[in-house]
Amino acid sequence: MASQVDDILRSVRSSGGRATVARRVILEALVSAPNHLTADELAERVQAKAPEVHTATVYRNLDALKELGIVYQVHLGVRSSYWHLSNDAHQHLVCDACGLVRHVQVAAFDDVATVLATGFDFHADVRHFVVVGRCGSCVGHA
Amino acid sequence: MASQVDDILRSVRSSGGRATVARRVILEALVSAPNHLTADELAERVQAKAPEVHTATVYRNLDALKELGIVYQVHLGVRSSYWHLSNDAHQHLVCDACGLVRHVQVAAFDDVATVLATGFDFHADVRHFVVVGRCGSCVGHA
DNA sequence: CTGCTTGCAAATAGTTTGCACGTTC
DNA sequence: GAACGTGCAAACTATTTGCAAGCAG
Repeated sequence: MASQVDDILRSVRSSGGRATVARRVILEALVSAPNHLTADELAERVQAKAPEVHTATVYRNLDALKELGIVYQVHLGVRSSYWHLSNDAHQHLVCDACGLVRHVQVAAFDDVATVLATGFDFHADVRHFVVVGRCGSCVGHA
Repeated sequence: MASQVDDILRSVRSSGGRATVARRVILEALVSAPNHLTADELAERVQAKAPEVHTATVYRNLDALKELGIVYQVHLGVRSSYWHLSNDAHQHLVCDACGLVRHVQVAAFDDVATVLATGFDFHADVRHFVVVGRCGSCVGHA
């Protein structure tokens, strides 16, 4: 897993970035982390190893690594939400690039809900489906 | 649509709530709103009609109306996110009640992605699928 | 009159930014 | 020695909370 960090640092360098100490510590924490963590949790782990690394640096690094496609960000959405009246159920397509939110009704989501209920004992709220991706006009760009 | 507001106020009252001026204005703004808006946007619309209604009141009302099942909240998640290395793709089941996040691999999501791509020209990022609902142990409770 | 509601101000959480200095290539 | 990255502190955004006063039922 040290080599995994090295591999990543190599590709960071090859795209014009620097292999700094802070970045290495952050990557090490990331590679040895459980399957997911928040930026704050990551900062905590980083600071256990290298107290001088500031939380802002963690955020900046996550952002840079995201640009390079090395990490990805899952929005769990504790904050900033949309509100609807309860009488119309639909799904939301959110464009990652332009922020456009589109409402759709797709039957395939019901299949997913069924699979999750029977196979995983998880009872999805169909009204809350949010799908992140790229809309047609943004799919080309970075 | 005035009657829709009255209907809602009636059901608020029948569950021990009061039909206040602020609440009526908020509901009117909500009923005549476009398909979705943020709490802030709603507060703006409310304050255009009744400037003395405070933003905190809008938040408190949305929360109360959510408890009653009159409105629902879609987390679009601009803030508070989880970070992963890019090399494992999976979906996230988030329990609305206990906050538990579970990782799964469900083929049915690929079907959804295909439908969205062909039918809606929307290119979903399969790694970012987040499904909100109730896990098995929370599905009974309010 | 009882207690749900409100307005206000202040607190919070998570994240971002400006700036000057330090490091890496 | 340029460009990139960092530490620090301060700003920001969306939201929540404590409290005293205000209305609804």
